[in-house]
Amino acid sequence: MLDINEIYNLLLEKYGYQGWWPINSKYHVKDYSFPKNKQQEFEIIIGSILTQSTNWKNTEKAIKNLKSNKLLSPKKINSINVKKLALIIKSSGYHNQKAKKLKEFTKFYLKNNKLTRDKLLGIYGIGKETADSILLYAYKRPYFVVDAYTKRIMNRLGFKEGTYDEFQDIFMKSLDNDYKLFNEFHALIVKHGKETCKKNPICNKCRLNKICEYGKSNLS
DNA sequence: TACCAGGTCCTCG
DNA sequence: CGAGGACATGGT
Repeated sequence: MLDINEIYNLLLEKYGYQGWWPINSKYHVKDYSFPKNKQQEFEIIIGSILTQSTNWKNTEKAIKNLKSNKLLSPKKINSINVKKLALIIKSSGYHNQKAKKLKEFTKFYLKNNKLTRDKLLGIYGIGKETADSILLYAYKRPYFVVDAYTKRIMNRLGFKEGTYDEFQDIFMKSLDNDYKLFNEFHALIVKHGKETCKKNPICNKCRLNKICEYGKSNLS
């Protein structure tokens, strides 16, 4: 049986601390105090929606564009025309849908102080991964985020469970209930998925290859 | 040129 | 339920 904590330790050794979530285009290594205010909290939430199935660079452009148009605030997004909003976030891809998602979230955000997971999941455009990203990175709540990289990496390691909930359970039952750990671990998984455990993985450079089902059979 | 990126919704069987 | 398609830009 693979040890989830060992996976974390190996990834941390290889890649170091990641400093998620990026705010103002900057990472904050080993500083888990973000967000420090409502403005940063809102930026993380908007980013978590805009980055759905989209690379961070494109998301970042959209966020910068929102800022330069002075629109990165709940009231502004709530009042702007959805088509204008779509043009401003165009770089993030799926911009028509995402504009609608931003407005739906914002409408909810303006009249709700407590954002529970169930309430988030009831909002158009927010599924499990986005809800957990918001809870973890904007609210420092220990919900483990499962994304496409997580599923791919776990599958290769030998965990064949398939659903979001099943993967999340594996992490949350194995790890200390610590938002800082969840924050760093998820960021490391993304890093690993991008750089090493890619669609065409580079197993001979992988820190996990000795404990990986796929890696062991894929080394020359 | 073709493929992919820190998903979610909708429809259909 | 679960699979399959729609949604879309920018980088390699």
